[in-house]
Amino acid sequence: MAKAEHPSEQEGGAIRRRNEQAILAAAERVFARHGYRGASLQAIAEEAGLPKSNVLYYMGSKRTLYVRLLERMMERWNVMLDDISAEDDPAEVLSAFIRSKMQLSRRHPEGSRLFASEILGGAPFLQEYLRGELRDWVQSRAAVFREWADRGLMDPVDPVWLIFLIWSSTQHYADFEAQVLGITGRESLDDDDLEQITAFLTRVVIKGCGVKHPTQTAAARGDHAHT
Amino acid sequence: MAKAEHPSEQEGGAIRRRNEQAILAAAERVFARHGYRGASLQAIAEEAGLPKSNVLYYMGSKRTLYVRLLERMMERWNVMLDDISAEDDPAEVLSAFIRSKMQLSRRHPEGSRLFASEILGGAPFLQEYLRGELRDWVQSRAAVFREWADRGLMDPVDPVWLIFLIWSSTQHYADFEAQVLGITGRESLDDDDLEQITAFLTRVVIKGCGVKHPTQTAAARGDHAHT
DNA sequence: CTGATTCTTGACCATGTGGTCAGCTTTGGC
DNA sequence: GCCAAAGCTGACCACATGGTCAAGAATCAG
Repeated sequence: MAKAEHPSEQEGGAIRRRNEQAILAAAERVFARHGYRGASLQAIAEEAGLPKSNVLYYMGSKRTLYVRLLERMMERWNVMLDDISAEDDPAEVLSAFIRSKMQLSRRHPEGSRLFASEILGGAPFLQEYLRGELRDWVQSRAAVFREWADRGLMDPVDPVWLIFLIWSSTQHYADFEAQVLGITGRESLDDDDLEQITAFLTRVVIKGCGVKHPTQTAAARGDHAHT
Repeated sequence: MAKAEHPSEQEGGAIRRRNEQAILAAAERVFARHGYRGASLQAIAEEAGLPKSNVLYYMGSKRTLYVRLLERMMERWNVMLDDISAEDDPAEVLSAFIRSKMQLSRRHPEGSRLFASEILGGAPFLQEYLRGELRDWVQSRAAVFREWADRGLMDPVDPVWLIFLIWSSTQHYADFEAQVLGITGRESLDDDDLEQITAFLTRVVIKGCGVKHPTQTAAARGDHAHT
């Protein structure tokens, strides 16, 4: 019977789940390194320690494998900064924003690079997402930032450029890792480095945008933001 | 006899120069879009309007073509901010730094993306450059920044993180152009947008790092612009 | 044990890959 | 006009590519 040919859900036996995980992890690395075109199923299969046919058996095609990886990355992305309002403390929200983006870069560097590679190539698979879901996400955050500016809690900077600033400066440490390591002469960045960078970026953004602590202007209300 | 087989210098007739230019321009676009592995000589040849054999005739191999493009990009890069000293005005230098990087992104978006793609893939061709020439460049600028901090002209931020911040936030508008356009809903960014972004980044960096105008402490020189 | 379902994989295919080469045409200095 | 040098390019090569398939192996519910 024509059941689901390539489930791609988390259904399926333990074998399927294990192999799919191995393939996804391997593919993320290879796609991140060589891009969609440049990655070969052969390389992915070797990275996963499986024959090429087995990769096709589980994933159906190169295309669907790639799309699955992108979707997984979008899910990770969407967790971030999901509920903020103009009532929150701008300094805390921006700080949490920078920190969570920084941790995303740290925890999923390959996913981050995969995403970067997709955008670099003109986002052929993500046009819709960018112009839809992500755009709405940005606009709604931008509205909050604008409200803060109106209330005098921060300088009237363009919120979209600010979001791009935070994205780019944090993602840099995943996407340009090779450059960062080459220039700093390190083998890798440890948690301490990351903490330092996070602090630096937070400081520059908050000070640079003239963010004020609401307790200084409004009544001391016990509200705080969390992400 | 065995003269230079593939000159790659600017010697050679008008025909050679014209065709090489066409090939380099085409290759830059294709490599930027698909990465080294993902780009095909066939695609490059079509983009240049020449038969594949002709591309090989001029460039010798895919590898040397790619390396030539990287070298060309490095030359463009090296022009920037070449002579600064601790005696200069930090605000002016940082402002000029941001502006020139922004213009590099604007004038050579494909070259910028080519570079990004190379780094993303682990910088297989640029390891030496990163750990040598570029590292020295960064260290020498960092020394100047540190001197400024010591003189109280700016906050004691880590100069290397600051340079990365400027690189990433400016390069973003070339590398992630597809994302920027998707989210802003534009077809392209015009000079006015770029000027706005430059002003925003300059303001955030200078204010965020607590940069002081030396005219406040040193002689009063009347030059500078708006925000 | 049995039978169905899932898993595994080498052989195979059409197409695309980077690169070579021989032979042709065009160019440019004399 | 001559002719060597430069330019041009289709045919060709060995190999890699994404994908198919059929036939066998392992798993598992009954």
